[in-house]
Amino acid sequence: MAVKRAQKAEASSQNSEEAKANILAAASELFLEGGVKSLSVRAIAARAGISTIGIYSHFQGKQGILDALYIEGFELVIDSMTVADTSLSGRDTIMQASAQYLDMAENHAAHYRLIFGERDPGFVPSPDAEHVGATAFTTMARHVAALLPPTATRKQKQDAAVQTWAILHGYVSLRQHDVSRLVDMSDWKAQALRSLGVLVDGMQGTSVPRQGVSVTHDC
Amino acid sequence: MAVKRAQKAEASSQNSEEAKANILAAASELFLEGGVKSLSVRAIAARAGISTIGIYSHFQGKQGILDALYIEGFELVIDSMTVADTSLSGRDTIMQASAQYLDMAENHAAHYRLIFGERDPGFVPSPDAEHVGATAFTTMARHVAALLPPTATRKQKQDAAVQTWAILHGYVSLRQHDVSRLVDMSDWKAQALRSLGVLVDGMQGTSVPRQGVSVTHDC
DNA sequence: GCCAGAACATAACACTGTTATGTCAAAGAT
DNA sequence: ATCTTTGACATAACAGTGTTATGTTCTGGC
Repeated sequence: MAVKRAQKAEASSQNSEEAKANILAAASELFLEGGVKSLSVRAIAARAGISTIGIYSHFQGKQGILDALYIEGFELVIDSMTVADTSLSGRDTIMQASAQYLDMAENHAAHYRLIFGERDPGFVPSPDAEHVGATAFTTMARHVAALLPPTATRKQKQDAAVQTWAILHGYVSLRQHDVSRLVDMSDWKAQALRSLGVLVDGMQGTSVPRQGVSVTHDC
Repeated sequence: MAVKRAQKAEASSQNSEEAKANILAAASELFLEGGVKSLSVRAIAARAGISTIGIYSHFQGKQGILDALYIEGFELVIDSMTVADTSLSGRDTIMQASAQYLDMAENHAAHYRLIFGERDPGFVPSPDAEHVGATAFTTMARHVAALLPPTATRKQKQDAAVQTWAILHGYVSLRQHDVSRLVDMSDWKAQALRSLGVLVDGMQGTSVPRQGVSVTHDC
């Protein structure tokens, strides 16, 4: 019988969805103000103007809140990687998407840390959240695949995408770490893009890089 | 007067140091078993066979415990980056140190996550802990600096060190993330070293890389 | 009208880090 | 030798956390 009610639930879901959006907005605010450590169930409920139990009625407790913010963060990632200008070359498309990625990481540091770094101990993303993460990776992989020759295998394309993401995320993560205060990283985004350029050019070079350690230039 | 007592404190420090080591061992065990989320003051005290207040007598509460583990982690990093064989070339030295770094990240995933990722919300490393982190970076910077021409500026050497660490850490961090389950990253360490090789060769190339986006091979 | 079911509130439970209070032994000062 | 201080230790408490059991209100379908 609960199945039949589900359709009715949608009818009265204007209020419910509104409440959910309300809670999520309150959680987002608190999250941006002070990170995960100031994200308490009671604080969210208080700011949303409801009782603590409301978090458990509309979400599955704190896990649900974190999950929603996790998805929010990955949607920011996806947005940052879509480039409108279709007239660009494959290489310039990647560079443009990467520049936007770095800007996003800088402007939404809290969300970035939530999905990649400082996360509540014991939090595991839900299947839905992981799906959004997969979409983000697919977007990246599509950009990179357009750069490789059509003869490239699926694994080669994936490896190239991982390589691209690794250098970008490496710079972002290092930048957010304490050690970054030791050195001058004021131009870190330009540095990251320069490093990415070197790697991208390496991808487009000899189709299959050799396994060995010593890679000598054939100049 | 408390200053005079400090010397006596060392005389009776056999017990005190012993207790500190005991507590730290218990904390390390719990940490390796279940990460930061199973690191509670009471659990540590129980395993060390003392009362909870002991954590506050010998350390400064949980912050002190996390700090000690943080330092422990960075000492693992430093150890991993020292290479004994001095007969290697500059390039091979970096590759060797990096391989050891990746192995360390794999074998001590918990410590790595503590210093670079999943850390307790609100935890800030102490000055001592940051000093150890700085030492780790210096070690890396020294390896990379040996590779550049002596005419390289201090900033160029630092940038090269950051670049090296970014690609290594990028792969490690991506590997530890949930999205890594989407793709085959079984050979991630070889991939990381290959990417690093490309970047290192780029460093040794034309002394000052151009700012522009398009880097054409002069072959 | 009636009643299932959702939303809500109050209060409690079990846990967390931290600290106030008190006890006890050891070491320096008189 | 006695007094005093200092540190380690234990018990208990406090304020906070996520979560849930219980009770209440309200709405929508029969």
